[in-house]
Amino acid sequence: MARVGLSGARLAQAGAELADEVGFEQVTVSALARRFGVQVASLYSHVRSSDDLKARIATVALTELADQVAAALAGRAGRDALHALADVYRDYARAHPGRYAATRHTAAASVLGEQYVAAGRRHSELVRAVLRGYDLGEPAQTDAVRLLGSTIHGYITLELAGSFAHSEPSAGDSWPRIIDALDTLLRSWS
Amino acid sequence: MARVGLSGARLAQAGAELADEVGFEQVTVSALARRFGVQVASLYSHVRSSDDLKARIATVALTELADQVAAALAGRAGRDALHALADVYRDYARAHPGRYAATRHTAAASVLGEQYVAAGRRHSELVRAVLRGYDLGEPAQTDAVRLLGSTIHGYITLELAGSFAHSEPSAGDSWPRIIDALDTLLRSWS
DNA sequence: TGGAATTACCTAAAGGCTTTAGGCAAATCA
DNA sequence: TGATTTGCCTAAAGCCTTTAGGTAATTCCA
Repeated sequence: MARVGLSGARLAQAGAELADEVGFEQVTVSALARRFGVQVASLYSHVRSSDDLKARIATVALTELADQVAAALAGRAGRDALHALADVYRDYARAHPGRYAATRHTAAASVLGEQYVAAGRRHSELVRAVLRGYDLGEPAQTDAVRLLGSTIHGYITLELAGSFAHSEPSAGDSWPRIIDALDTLLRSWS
Repeated sequence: MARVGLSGARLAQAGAELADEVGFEQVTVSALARRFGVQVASLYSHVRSSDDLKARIATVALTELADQVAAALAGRAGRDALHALADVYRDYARAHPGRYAATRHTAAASVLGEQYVAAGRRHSELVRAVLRGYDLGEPAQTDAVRLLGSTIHGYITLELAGSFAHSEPSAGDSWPRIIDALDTLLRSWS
């Protein structure tokens, strides 16, 4: 019986690819086993449960996305940084819809590891770093974090769901104008 | 064999209630049959498939929500209308998380009926009605529809997921300030 | 009003996903 | 090279979906 070389990390990685192909919700332990040409039960040595697998995929995605945000933000500030931040999220979601969906997968905290929490914290910090380019005290800064997160995530979700598909202007045209509007808003936040 | 009085409409209604109790993703034909004290197969006379059931629940929720928005908007304009619109969405999502999730459930267009499409159109029109209180041409108005939809939906999603739970200020305090910020933004949209 | 037609719900069964238990063989290590 | 660990396997139970075909309750209407 040839060994394929399964491991928690490889399963999470392959699971992320599978999610992009068939959708995060359609990722199953069975489908992943099929992809490795292996019996389903074999995966349970590396993954505690289906939820555990999904949590691992979420962690892979959230971490990868934080890396990309950090890279895009290097050397930028103000409006420039805001656009870079927003674009990374949107581009990532379009390139990797399954992984993006995974990042928004809220599982029972029990299966979410510390890596997941750490990646989540990195995202918060990166958004706050962008906001340093604007002059906000508290609680305005927290409000602004929530506004940015909501608008960016909301737009991406609706666009991915096809809500903007059948009308003019294209989703890609509205996007920079909306981010610019947020920039203006942050600049004059009372 | 006593008849329980099943029908497509009753199943959709009961399914909506079930969704609020256990979460939209956890709604299954089996669970619904159990709730009616009836064999699973019996439901398939009234509902084409599990996806069909979910689409019906989505339609119930989307329609109900449009009714509430329309009622709340009556006699209001400008900032007042914007807050009313936003609050109805948020309050509905908090009161009926399962139904709200259902409204965001994008199924294969094949199972989504015309009622669903009609309810979706009503929502668009209601948002545009609110925007009539601001002075926007095209494409600014469409951008604004997308901005409002994204921010409101994004905020609700993140709040429901618990993203705002463990920090100050409370999610309920940020909300009106964010909506006010959007009002300011719309007023001065370039 | 009583028989015919319709309709509501049932049993049976096949196929898929999850998860646990226990086993053999391949890799690793002394 | 023998002992141990570990990777993958078979088997099986439980739950969900969906289809096929049957029986009984209701409705229709002559």
